[in-house]
Amino acid sequence: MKVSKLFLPTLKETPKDAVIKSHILMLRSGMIRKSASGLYSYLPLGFKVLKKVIQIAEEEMDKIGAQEFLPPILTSRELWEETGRYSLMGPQMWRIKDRHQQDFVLGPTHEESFTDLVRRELSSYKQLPLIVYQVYKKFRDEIRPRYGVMRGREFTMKDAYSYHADETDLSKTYEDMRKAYRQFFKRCGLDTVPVQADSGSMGGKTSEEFMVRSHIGEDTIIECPACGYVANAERAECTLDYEKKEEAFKTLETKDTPNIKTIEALTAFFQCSPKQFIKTLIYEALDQEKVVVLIRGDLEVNQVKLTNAMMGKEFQLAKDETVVTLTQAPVGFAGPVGLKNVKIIADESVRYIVNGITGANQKDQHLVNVNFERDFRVDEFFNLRLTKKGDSCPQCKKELHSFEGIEVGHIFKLGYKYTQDMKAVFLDASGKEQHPIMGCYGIGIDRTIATVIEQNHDEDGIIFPMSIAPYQVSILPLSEEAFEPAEKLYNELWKKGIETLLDDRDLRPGFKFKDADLIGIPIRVTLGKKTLAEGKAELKLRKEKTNTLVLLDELSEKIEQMIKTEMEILNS
RNA sequence: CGGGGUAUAGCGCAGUUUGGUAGCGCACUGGUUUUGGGAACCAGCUGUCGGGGGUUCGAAUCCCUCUACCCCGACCA
Repeated sequence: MKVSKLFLPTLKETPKDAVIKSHILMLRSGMIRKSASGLYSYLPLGFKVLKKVIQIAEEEMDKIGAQEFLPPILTSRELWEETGRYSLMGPQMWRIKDRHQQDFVLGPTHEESFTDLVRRELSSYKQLPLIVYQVYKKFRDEIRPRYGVMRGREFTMKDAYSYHADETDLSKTYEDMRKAYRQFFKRCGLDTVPVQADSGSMGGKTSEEFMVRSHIGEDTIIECPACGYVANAERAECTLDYEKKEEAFKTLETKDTPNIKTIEALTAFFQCSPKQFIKTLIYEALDQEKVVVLIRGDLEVNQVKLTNAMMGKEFQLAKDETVVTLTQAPVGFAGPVGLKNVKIIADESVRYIVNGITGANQKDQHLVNVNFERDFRVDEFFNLRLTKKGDSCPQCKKELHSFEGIEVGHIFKLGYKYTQDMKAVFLDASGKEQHPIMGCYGIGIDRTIATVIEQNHDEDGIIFPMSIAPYQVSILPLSEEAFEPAEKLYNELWKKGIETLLDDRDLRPGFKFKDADLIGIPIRVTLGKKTLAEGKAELKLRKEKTNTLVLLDELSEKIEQMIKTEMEILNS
């Protein structure tokens, strides 16, 4: 491709909407442009990268026997109702109506779609295992899209689903996937950390996330440097070392706490530890169901554990009006004592609080010496505590650390949820009807690209790994006499199948250098007056500072060798 | 959804306090000179000042309203 003909709107200045490096660089290099919040168009350069990443994903999937499908983007409401997810899923599910007022969903994930497809054709164990996948758009109306394609509302995902006659077979595919994923990320030039995670509303058990360490990561990963325990904070456990104080129950009293609402302010007011407080949180689901959650004042509720405790139903903190209606008091004064007509659940920590402090369900008042059973009821106890840095390791009891990470891939053992709910069956060897057991496996394609850029850039721009670079070579003729040898090299390289850019624009050298660095093509060939006089050109890797002078005749072979070497490192 | 902010040329911004009919840099078009790290000069083009309503002789500027986008939070009780 000749740059003069390429739609490549590079930007010299940083667009004001972008905050993180990958977003800034993807905009500046002309890879993407924004259409609306969380919605992006890929321009030719970006699309080339996207296609390369997809290609690698497809190769790795095909290698382990997965087969690619292309289902529709729209899915009917009925499908989602079969598994209960039409009501279980929160507002992130994009719901639309057709002209007949029929409800449809722009798929946020495709367990139902594929299981529906599979159950129609599945009859015998001889058809199993079956591994299916697609690389296509997903729609999630995110609460807050941000960071460019890192968290968009419409994005490309490689999602695979597997169906098995038994759990042993599922485990085998799960292992294959785990290896395929490592290989995929390696080939894209990413170092990933495998992390135990929670499968949330997907409804599974075993799962593993592929995380990339990054400060802009939206996930917190808990790790134990002592014994190697690693888990997503959403799933991480910690040693529960609650002890009940040997203290007699004191008389329940009401205290005036004018305008003192937060745990922090209350701690200062009462001159006691935050552990003395029974924090009372009111949650509400999409269908208005409410639940009151109690937890010790110094702890936080793990949203995923809460979802699991509520049988997979998603709850969010209730709106202020809801809190006011339920507690008859402004926000900040909620407590479990005297609450009626609502389910109350509590974290295990609450059992051990003696003579605790909590809101009085009246403006500017708190209750002291509150005790479980004597003063309030709890319908059910769960472990709802969010594990944090500083808690003790569930395995070795040493102190836990944490780091931020970007989730680029996720594999799950799903179990029977979807095949049971959707009545997918096959006949086993003994002629008995059975549900297949399922696995599901996702890779965020856009996010993978953003993460690669996040980890591979310098002050001048992107440094693409050879495997996913939009072009492998960029030729920069800097003077009049350089154009002819440049074009010759350009043709030679294309003959070898090497994707090459020729910057044939009538621009000053500095401009060409800046653009080449910005878009991050791995190999740069510079043809200038001085070196040309010696019959040589300058060869440089984007990721390295130094360059070498190479005879014109040897260029194409040298370049071919360089690409081979780079690709071998990524593929090994 | 709560809080904060922004909206003026393709991009980045000034102008809004104090109302007087829109500007700077980059980009773009033509020309001359340049040519190894985003050139210089000359001459140009480019705007429903986010939308609607109001006040006023007159609104980018003041008032009301709507919308879009960004940031923080939404695990505060």
